[in-house]
Amino acid sequence: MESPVNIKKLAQLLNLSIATVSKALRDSHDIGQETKEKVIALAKELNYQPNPHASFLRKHNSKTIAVIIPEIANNYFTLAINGIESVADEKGYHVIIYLSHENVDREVAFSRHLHSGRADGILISVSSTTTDYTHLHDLQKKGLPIVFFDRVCEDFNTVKVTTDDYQSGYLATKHLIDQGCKRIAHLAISTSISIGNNRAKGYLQALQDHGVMTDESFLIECINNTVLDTELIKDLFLHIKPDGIFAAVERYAIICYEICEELGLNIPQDVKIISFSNIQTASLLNPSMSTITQPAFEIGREAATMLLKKLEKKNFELKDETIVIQSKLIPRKSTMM
Amino acid sequence: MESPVNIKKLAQLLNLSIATVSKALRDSHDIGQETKEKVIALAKELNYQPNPHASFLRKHNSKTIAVIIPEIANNYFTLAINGIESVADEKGYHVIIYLSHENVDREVAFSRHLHSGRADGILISVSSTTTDYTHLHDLQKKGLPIVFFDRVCEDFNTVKVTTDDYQSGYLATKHLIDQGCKRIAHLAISTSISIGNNRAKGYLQALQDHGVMTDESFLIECINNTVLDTELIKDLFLHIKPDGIFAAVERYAIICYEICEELGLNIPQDVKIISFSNIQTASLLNPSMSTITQPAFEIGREAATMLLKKLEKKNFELKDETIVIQSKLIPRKSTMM
DNA sequence: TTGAAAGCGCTAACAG
DNA sequence: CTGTTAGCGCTTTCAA
Repeated sequence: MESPVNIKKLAQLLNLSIATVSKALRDSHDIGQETKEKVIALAKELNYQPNPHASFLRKHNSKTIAVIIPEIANNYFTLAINGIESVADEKGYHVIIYLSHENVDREVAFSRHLHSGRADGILISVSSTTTDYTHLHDLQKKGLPIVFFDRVCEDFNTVKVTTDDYQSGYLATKHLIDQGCKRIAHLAISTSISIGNNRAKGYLQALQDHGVMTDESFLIECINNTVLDTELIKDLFLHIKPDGIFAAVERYAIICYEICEELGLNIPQDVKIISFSNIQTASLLNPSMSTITQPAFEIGREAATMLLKKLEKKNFELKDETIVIQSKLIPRKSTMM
Repeated sequence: MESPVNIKKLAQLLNLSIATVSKALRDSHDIGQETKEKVIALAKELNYQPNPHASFLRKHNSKTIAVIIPEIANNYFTLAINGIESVADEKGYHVIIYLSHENVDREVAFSRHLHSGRADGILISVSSTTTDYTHLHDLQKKGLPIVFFDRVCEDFNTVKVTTDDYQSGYLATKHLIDQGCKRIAHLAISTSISIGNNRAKGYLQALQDHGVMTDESFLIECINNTVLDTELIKDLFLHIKPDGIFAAVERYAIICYEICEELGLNIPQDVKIISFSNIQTASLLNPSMSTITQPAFEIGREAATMLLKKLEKKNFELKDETIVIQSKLIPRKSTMM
C-alpha cells in the first residue's frame, strides 16, 4: 500500500511551496516556465492525481453529473447513456447513475441526496409514477442545474430534450390506418407523464381525423409490471380483438408478440403491430417489427451538451425550452398489408 | 438559490457546537438522548445532507464504487449493472460508470484517474484489448480493492466472478454436434481475454472429444467492429460453409442472422446457430435462437457483494479465488434438427 | 455530556 | 515570480 502522492509531497520533493505547485499545475500565468515544467514532469512521473474531494471543498464543483433514469435494462436508456457519456468524457466529467426503478420514492430519495454536492448538475428522465416535482424544484432552487430528457416535466423552467412524441404517435396510428386497420388499440405508458400523454394524444387525434372507431377500452394504460401488463394485454386481445396495435414502449410490443404466439394469432394477418423501440433486433423478429425509432443517442448527447454548457460557461443559462429531435418510422413486416 | 444547510448552520440554530451536532448525527455514545433527538429532528426538517467531499477528506472513503465496463449498449452488462446497483443501493453506495469502449487506453486513463480517491473500490470487466494489467496492479498497490467480473484477469490476486465459460463452450458445441452438425465454426471474442479463451477452448475440446473435423479456419476471432466482423463472418459463410455456428457473443449471432437472410440461407436447415446471449427477444427471433444465457444479474450482484464486504468489514480480505456461477443452455429453433 | 481546535488536500487572496 | 495563510465542511482527539 503505497503512500498517496499529493500536492504537499510534490512541493517537498521540488523544494517549492504548496501554492506554487498548485498554480504550476493549473498553468497559472504567474509561474515561471521552468518551474512549471519541473512540476508537471514530476507530477506525471509520480502519477499525481488531484484529489477531487479537496478541490470540491474550495471550488464547489465535483466534475460529476448525475443521471437519474427509470431503468437501465432498456435499449433506449442505454443508448442515451452512451450519448451522455460521450460528451461528459470530452469535458472531463464523471457520470453517476441512479436507477429509480419507476418508483417516485426512490427518485425523491436520490434528489434529497443530491443536495450534498455529490454532483454539479442533473440529467433526468422521470419515473412513470412521478406526478409531483417539488423534489426537483428544491434541487433547482439550490442552484443545481437540471435538464430533462425523454420523459420531461413540461412546465419546469429549464431545457427539455425530447422527441416529437405527439407527431410520432399520430404517424404510427396513421400508418396502421393506411395498412387497413379498423380496430386500433394503443398500449400506453402512464399518461400522467409527458411522453405517455403525448403519444396517446397523437393516437387519438389520428383516429379522429380519419374517422376510425374507438372508445376507452381501446386505450390500455400499462403499469410496467410484466405479469400484470401481460394480463391486461391478453384481455385486450380476447375481448376487444384489435386488428392493429400501437405500443408506446418496446416491452409492450414484445408482450404482444408472445401473446400472439400463445393465442395462435398471426402477425400481421390477424393483427398488425408497431411500436416505439430502439431494439437492435427489430428486423430479425418473427415477423420483423415496424418501429418508431427514437434518436436516443442524440437525445442523450444534446441533453448532456446543454447541461455541461451551463456548468462550464459563465453566461450561459438554461432557457425554458423544449428541444425536439425527430423520431423515424421504419415500416417492416409486422404492419404489412 | 437557497443557502446551503451544513453542520455549522444546524449548530447555530440549535445553540450547540459543531462537534456535538456531528456526533449526534452519527449517533455517538457520548451525546445525551434529548440532544440527539433535537439535532436529528432539525436535520430532517432542513433536509440536511452531509457533504460527502468534506467527510472524504477526513475518513478517506467516498461511499462510491467505480464500475469499468467495455460498453453499455449490451444486455449482459446492463443486467450486471442492475445486480451491482441493487447491492450498492442497499449499502448506501453510489455507482460511477466508466465505459472503456473496448479500448485499453481509456481503461488505463480511468485507472489513473481513480488514484484520486474518487471511488473506494472498483468492479471491472476488462476490455478486449487489455493484455497488460499494470494499471490495475498499481491501483491495488494503492490499497484500492478490485473485483473482476465476467472478463477477468485470471492471475490477479483478488476475487473474480465469472461463469463457467469453458464448460458452456463445450456444451454449446456438443449441442451442435448432437444436432448433427459436422462443420462447426466458432465466432470468438479476442482469445487474449479470459472468457474468449475459455469459450474457444471448450469448443475445441468438444470437437476433439467427438471426433469432429476442424482447422484454424473454423475459428474466427472477431474484432468488435460491426463492419469488419460482418466481412469476416460473410467470408466464413462463403468459403467454409459451416453447418453449425457457436457465437461467443450475442452480437456475432445477430450478424449471422442478418447474413443468412442476405445469402438466402435457412436457419436451422442450412446452418444451426447457438450463442452466448442475454437478449430478451431470443425466443421471438426468426427462428427463435438457442442461447447460453449467463446469470448476468447474479454475477454483478456477487461481485458487488464481495467488494462491499471488503469495504465495510474490517477483517474481510478479498481472497485469490474465482467464483463461478453457472450459465444455462436454452435450446430453441435455431438448432433444431 | 459537550466544546475547542486541528487537520484532511486543495485553492486563492494577499504579501513579499 | 513565489510563498504565507485562511478556509471549504467535516470528523476526531483532547480538554473542560
